[in-house]
Amino acid sequence: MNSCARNFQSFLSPDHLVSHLLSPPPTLKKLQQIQAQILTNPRLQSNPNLLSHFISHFIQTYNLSNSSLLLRHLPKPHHQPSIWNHLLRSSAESSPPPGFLSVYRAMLQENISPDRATFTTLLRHFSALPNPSDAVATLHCQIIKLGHASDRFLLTGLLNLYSKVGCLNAAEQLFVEMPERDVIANNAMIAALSSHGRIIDARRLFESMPEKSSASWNSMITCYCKQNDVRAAREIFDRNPIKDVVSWNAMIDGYCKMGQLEMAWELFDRMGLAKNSVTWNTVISACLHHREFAMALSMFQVMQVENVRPTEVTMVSLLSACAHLGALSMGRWLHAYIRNHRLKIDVVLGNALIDMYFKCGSVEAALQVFHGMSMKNVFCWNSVIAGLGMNGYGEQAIEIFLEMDRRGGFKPDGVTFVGLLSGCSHSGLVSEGKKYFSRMLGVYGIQPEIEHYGCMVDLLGRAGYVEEALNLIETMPIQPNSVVWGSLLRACRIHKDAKLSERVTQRLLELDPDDGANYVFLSNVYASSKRWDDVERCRQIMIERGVQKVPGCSSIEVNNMIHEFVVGDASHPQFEQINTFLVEIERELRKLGYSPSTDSVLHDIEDEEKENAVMYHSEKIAIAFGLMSTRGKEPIRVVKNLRVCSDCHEATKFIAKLFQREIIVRDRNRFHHFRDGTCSCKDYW
DNA sequence: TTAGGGTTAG
Repeated sequence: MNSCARNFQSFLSPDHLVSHLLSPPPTLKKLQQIQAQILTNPRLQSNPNLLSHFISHFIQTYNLSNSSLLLRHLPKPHHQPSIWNHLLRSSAESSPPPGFLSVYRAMLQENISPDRATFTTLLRHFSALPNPSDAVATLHCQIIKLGHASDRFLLTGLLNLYSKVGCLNAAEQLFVEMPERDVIANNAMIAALSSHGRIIDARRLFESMPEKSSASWNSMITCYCKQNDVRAAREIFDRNPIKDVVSWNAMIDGYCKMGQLEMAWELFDRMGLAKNSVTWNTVISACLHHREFAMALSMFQVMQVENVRPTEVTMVSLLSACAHLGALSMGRWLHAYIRNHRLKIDVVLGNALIDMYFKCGSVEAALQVFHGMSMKNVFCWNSVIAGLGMNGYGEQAIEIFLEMDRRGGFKPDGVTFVGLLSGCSHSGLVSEGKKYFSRMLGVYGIQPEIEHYGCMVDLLGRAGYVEEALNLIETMPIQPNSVVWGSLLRACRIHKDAKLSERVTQRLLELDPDDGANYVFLSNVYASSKRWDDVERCRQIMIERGVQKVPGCSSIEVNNMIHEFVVGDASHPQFEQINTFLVEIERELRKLGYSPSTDSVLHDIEDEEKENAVMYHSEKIAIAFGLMSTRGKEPIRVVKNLRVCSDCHEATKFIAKLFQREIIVRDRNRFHHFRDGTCSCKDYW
């Protein structure tokens, strides 16, 4: 026994080794030790569970695409198709797309003849391959060649796959040539036609079917819903004599997607059958799409009262609601639930966790989830890059981007660069931002879109290169939108370029006359040069056009309850105590050297009469409430719908020092982590 | 076979 193997003597059982291969992902050294163990122990070689886990990590670690290399380094499993099928399935599920092909090639090289189970696995995963349509045609030939030409199950699978990879013609031909077309094959063809928009043909096939299963009916409901024709869907639904839970769910989802929520709720209340998890997932996800995040979470409570088990899909939606609300403790609770109930953290659920933690300002937890995932996709990388950026870790965002690039296998896309460039912008990394912007097209072949130009204008303008930003806007090949002009305007304000401000604002008001924020911007420009008449004129225009300014609103989670504070709203039951406490805080802050900056009061056209308005900005109220209702060292976390004003920013730095508490504020665009008198944004925001 | 899920510039 060599020394590597000896280190692992205490872990000789296959289960122990498997647990070593699970989380966290094994280091190269550990993988080699386990490999040595397996190679010297025949008992381990016959354990399919261990081998499949080992092989999937092996493929990932060595980035294998070539089966001879795989075979040279691996123990020979028994020559049973079942073990190979196991390996194939686990590698398809745990490593990025082309990976499982190495196992398949190795299997063929070993003269193991693929069987029905092998093809079932391949059919399930071939759509994820690069150039899937060619790959599917090859697979089709192999299935025929190996004598499965009359296997209805495999042929229907092929039909679905052809449709999924965009080859509807091949799917139709296969359907016509099928020796016998049962209900399942007919249903598959309806789904294929429907997903390619061939509704009339789908309907014709449906009506011609001698025997219809409930899925036939349901396929037609889904088909019309996908076309946004809920009336036709409802007709089928009403005609359907064998309505099952799927019929109701499909119909409810159709109404939700069309925004006809009353109809959806009516069916939801009326459905006599037991609601299943999909029913709940459908309505929870509808809440999300209508930005009713708190409602999504309360639907979950009802779901639990009704004893319906949440699934991975439920968790993804709920985590997304937490991300929007900044509800960290609920998010943590969900994460614990996922662990305790052993829900499978796949790329989607993992990504939802990463996103939730970042959007709740919990950078370490987000990174921990990311590094613990055995399979990642471009969404996960993008979430990490954007998440680091919005939390002020621009350098780390670049590092992760470079790591993604080095590893290969994950091609950065447009979203990657939005995250990367905005991260550079938040951290003031001008030359890096310029570098990656130019590499987008030059190196990665990604055409910059309006969002990328937006990031660059923000990056340049905020750093003081206002002329260069303007020049970029004037020369960019896409029509600049209000966001782009808005970034420039903000830059003008920071760098006190009143003349350009006015010009930009006029442009902005033409583009987006209904956005109250633009008028506030303009008014701020005037106020900063003390042009009170113009400020007044601006207010008049707003009144005439009926434009409203969005009120500032901050929320904070205390004891699993979300408390919302809207500026000027005194309805919170503890409003009086909070006020008294705020006055006390201010007194203490002044002793530390803080003096309120009334800049933003002058700029606030609605509240300018109130001298003490800054003291009542919603984030200060939320922070005060957080301080009086919690003990200990846990950071105070506040989510604000607008950007933090400069006075609140200054005051919060002092508050963090005074109370020795970390205060994390998520504003409209980014995070501020206040610690001991400083902010992570380095006052650059 | 049919229903439900994730990242994106100010």
